[in-house]
Amino acid sequence: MDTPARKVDTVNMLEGPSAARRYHHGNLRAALIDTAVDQARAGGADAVVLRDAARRTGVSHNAAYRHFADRDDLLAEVSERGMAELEQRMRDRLADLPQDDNGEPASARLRAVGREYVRFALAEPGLFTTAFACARPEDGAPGEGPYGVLSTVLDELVATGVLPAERRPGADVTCWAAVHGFAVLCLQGPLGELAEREREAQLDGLLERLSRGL
Amino acid sequence: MDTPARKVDTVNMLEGPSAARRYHHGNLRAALIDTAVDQARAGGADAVVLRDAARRTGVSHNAAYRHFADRDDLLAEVSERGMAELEQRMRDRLADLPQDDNGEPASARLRAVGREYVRFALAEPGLFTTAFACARPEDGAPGEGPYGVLSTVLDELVATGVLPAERRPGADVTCWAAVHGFAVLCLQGPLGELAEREREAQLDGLLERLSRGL
DNA sequence: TGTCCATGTTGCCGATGTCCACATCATGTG
DNA sequence: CACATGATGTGGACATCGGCAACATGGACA
Repeated sequence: MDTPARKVDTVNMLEGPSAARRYHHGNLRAALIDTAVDQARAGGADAVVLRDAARRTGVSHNAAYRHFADRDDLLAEVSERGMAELEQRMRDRLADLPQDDNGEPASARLRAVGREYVRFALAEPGLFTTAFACARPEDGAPGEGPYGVLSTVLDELVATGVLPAERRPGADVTCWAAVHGFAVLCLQGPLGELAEREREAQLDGLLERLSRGL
Repeated sequence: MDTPARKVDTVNMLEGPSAARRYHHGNLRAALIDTAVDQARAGGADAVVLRDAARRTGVSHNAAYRHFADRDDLLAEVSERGMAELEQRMRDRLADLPQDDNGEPASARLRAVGREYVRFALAEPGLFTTAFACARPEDGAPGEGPYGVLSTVLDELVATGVLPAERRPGADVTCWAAVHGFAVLCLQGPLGELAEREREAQLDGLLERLSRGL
């Protein structure tokens, strides 16, 4: 938000404490991640450049190495942010929908979550791809992240009797794969040239087949 | 822009070792692509490095610029090779299966194609990701490539009466998205840590749900 | 034979990731 | 209250890479 108005190189000298103290404590790490997220938004993982991030943050390169082991470490942080934002959007979308006990809203919620997943991928392609391309291996928390949201909705389907309990195992992976694949193919595959209308129709078809096959 | 009548475009690399003393005719372009494909196999698109490719091919860097506009151009060539190899594997797999007129083999062929798709992605992750990450926009030939193979099999399903004709439109996108998403999630998502046995089971479940929902 | 163009080479530039030595600042201990 | 100490930021240096430019060479064709 606040642009680094003083990009003077000789800040190390005695200066007004209000200006120079800014990045000298605490917030550099967060500021660098913010900048890196912006870079990822603009151009994907390849656009996340350590030196440029430091420059834009108003700090010398190498300052980043006090907070991140290397570039991959920063990328992993961006990935976590991306995942969190995706999850939040899905949760927000769910919060807009009624959660009754009958089956109809339950499957509507599943479709809405899937649609929101794709919508996020298309709205934030750089952040989306970075989120998945640079995820840390240990970030596979079972109930967390976008996967957790999907699992919750599928559990609702079982609770409302729409989905037989014996078919619940594996349903999450199938749903996730279908929706994720559609998003990826839209971003980098031949589905990228689809007009929005056609894309929406294809997504509708996918979601319908998906629920039918669950 | 102006391509002045390339004389020796095709390769004469099977000319014997005597002709391979110098790269002064014909095969440099193909040799560079070969090396780049090896790089992609080993480490994905990021591992495709122009200078290193030229070095390994026994040629100075910048020699590559006589055959490729820039790195992205080389990458696109690698992508085409990857797509071709994926398509070939799918076709080979299909050739092993009987193509009767009754429905059972038809859906078996669909499952086999999907399994082969994932198998290739897991066996050649670098080439697979490069194939999709660096595809040229104009390479969306409708009946060609892996997509064409899938379409053919789906047409068989219609011909054998397994799939109602009115449900044929869009079925290709759904199938492709599901299988592609599964592959991608295995490669870079949380599905990567699945044991092979579990992964196979999940893929079986996905294929089953997929056919059921078609 | 001699010219011309395709192909390959060396040189160079700017940018990047990463390591190293040094400067600075806050803090706690004598 | 001075001083050592660890955390944090700075500048310099190195290797590598993508890409442009000028130069060299060798074959094809007049």
